[in-house]
Amino acid sequence: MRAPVELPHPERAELTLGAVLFALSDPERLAIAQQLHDGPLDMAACHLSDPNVPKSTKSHLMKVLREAGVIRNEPNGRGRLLTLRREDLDARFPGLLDTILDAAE
Amino acid sequence: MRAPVELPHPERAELTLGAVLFALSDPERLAIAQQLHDGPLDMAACHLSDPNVPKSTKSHLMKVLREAGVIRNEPNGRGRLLTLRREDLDARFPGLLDTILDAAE
DNA sequence: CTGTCTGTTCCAAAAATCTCGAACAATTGG
DNA sequence: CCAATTGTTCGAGATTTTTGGAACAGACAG
Repeated sequence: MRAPVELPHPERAELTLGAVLFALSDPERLAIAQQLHDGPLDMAACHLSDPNVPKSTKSHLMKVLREAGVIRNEPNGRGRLLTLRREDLDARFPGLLDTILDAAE
Repeated sequence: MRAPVELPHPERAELTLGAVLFALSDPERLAIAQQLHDGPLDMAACHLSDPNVPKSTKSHLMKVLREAGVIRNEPNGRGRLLTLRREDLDARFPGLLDTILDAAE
């Protein structure tokens, strides 16, 4: 009973600015958010700058983003589908996501 | 030769998004930025949520903001004048500061 | 010059975060 | 059912960040 298929996600109202800023303050995590900007992605298709970081590390990066409410991480076949929580973020912190992603180019 | 009057500040071109987001991801530091939004403030006039944190801790919070390029910290009489680096931040990361401060209300 | 006030630096301890191997769970294919 | 694939969780060690006391330095008043 260790790897639940459904992972916990904070609700829109629970999102905090601090957690979002912290999650995106890491270059690797910011790059993940950038990749998801164009649409959902399978985790396997979401690449890190360093291709040989262990999967446990990659999973942890996703966990920080998920717990901050930046991304949604849902089961998808034998893998996982990652989605940017654009609508929730826009509703809670208007313009923030776009501004950050723009600043990151 | 321990407490130089002039502290080092990163130049505009050296500002990084990650450092700025990290600096502002802390509630206490974000609150400091908010106070400076209305104009420069003497350090003594810049209050923390907890009024009895040691001055060394307060100084460290300022250091993180200064090294990220969020604030300028200049000698002013026997104290220090804190200024939000609004123009530099706007030039480097258009809209970012306003969006974050708005999101923080 | 002396004492006071303000705030930085140094240092070490505490706390949080990151990293990654190993074990585990769920899905899919044969 | 069995094996391969994908990705999460756990645990321990490494690294970073935070915290606060003590020492220090500049500015100012008397």
